[in-house]
Amino acid sequence: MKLATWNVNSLAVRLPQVLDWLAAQQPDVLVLQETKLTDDKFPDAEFEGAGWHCAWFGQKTYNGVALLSRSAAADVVRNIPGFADDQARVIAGTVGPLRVIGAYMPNGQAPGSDKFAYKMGWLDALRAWLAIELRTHSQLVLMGDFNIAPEDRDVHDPVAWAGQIHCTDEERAHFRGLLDLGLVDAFRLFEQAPRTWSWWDYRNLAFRKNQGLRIDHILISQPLVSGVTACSIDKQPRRNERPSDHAPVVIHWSPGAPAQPEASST
DNA sequence: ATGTCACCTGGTAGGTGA
Repeated sequence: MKLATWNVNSLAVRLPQVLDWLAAQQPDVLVLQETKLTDDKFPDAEFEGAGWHCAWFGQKTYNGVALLSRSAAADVVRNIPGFADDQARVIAGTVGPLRVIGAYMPNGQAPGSDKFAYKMGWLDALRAWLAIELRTHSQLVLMGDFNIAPEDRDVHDPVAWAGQIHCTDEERAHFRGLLDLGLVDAFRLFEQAPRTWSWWDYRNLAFRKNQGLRIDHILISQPLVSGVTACSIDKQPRRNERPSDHAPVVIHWSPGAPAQPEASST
């Protein structure tokens, strides 16, 4: 199976690019963030016409998430159960053997701000919910825009970004808290080119200068690790005309081959 | 260079969020 996550920064603007990317890449699952569409405006007909099942959860102007899949998702959940949130940030569903959670985690704006406090509370709630989800879904994928650069090697200029939003110790502790649940950063299972990012600011010619952050992630539960054959960031859509500021992250996974009968020697 | 983009309200711009 091939799964991917992409913050599209307005699906109204990026729909043609998403349809093109789906057609070219043929993933089994794609989760989207920042659709910025109310539910009545979601372009489900366009996706379904191209052969994709959709589940979506949006709001006006900001946020908004979606789960696209070749086979329909079951047991769809919108936002974190039991966590009162007026922002549309999570969509989860079961696709084949996998529990898939797509998330648009809060940006946090700046340390010390109200939005930063919201981000911390949101991440607490996410972790508590994931602990419960993992009890019933051993094969789980959490992917999306985390708005956290986990380590200095995920930052183009760690000195300039030290203590800044996406790079604070508090945010990084939350990221490690997710790993402590038994989740694994799939990107780091493989050797990667240095200075590989998933987001580049629109300003300052950041993409041309490759000044970015790795803040979009795919975390997988332990039982999936042995079946992962690749995880990469697809920079190509960032080269489009009118691109999103984020690039998709892609993972390939297949269930382990059944154990072979032991060949008898002697 | 606070240098871009998307969306809103209420406009032929300014504010917010990222």
